[in-house]
Amino acid sequence: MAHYSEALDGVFTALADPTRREVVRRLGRGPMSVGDLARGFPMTLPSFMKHVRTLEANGLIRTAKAGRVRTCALRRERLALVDDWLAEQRRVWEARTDRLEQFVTDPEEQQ
Amino acid sequence: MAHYSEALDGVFTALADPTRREVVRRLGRGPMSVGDLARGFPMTLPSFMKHVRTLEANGLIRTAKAGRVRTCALRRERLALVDDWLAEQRRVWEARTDRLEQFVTDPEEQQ
DNA sequence: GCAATACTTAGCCTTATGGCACACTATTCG
DNA sequence: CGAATAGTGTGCCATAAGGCTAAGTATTGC
Repeated sequence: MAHYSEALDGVFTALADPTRREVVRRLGRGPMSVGDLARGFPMTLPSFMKHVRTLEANGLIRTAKAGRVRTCALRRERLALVDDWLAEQRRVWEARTDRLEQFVTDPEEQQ
Repeated sequence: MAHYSEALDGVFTALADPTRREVVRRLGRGPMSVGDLARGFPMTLPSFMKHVRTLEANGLIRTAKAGRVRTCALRRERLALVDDWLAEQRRVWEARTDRLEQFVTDPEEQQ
């Protein structure tokens, strides 16, 4: 378990949901209120808010309330964790002592 | 929901678990049998196999059985989906008509 | 061919996830 | 101040996730 990371768990979990990925996408264009963000998603506001909270809990966005409006903004630096993990992954497979890859998956086995 | 993608759902879900991320890491060094892979993880084989199946179902690895041994190999091209998503994300936020970001999260609001 | 090896299958359990309705609070607008 | 707006909080529900044990199957080594 040398490479365990709760942060990575959280980020990947947050991005595993299509609603949350779309929220991240929209916030890429700039901050937005919860209400505006929720527009277009086929779910109730309380349900939508759970996604917002999940994103916030996992550090992908930050939110702040001004008056009765809560505004959300993307935390781009958090997405870098994913980049970093991918980079390390590449490092691993580039480092391999190229044991020739004679492994094949032929259709011999389907179950 | 213009950007919905089941494939992306699957890949992120698969990577959200530390056991599965570690499996991907190990397979980065080359193919390995289920038994060898399982070594070192604090769980029973049936539980471990669920992770293997999840990774396979989501396209991150392919497996094939020869005799009584099932060998797993990484499908690197599948990880590219994550790269692509990140790239698109960057595209989005670079395209924004830089509405000045006067938004701040001050500690004014903590629930 | 019998035992050991390497999974597999099945069923069970607990917790987490994602959605809902309904009721409530806090702001802002007229 | 009273109504409309923008969230919030609570509780409920169904399904999925991740783990276990126990028992079964298929190969391989002696």
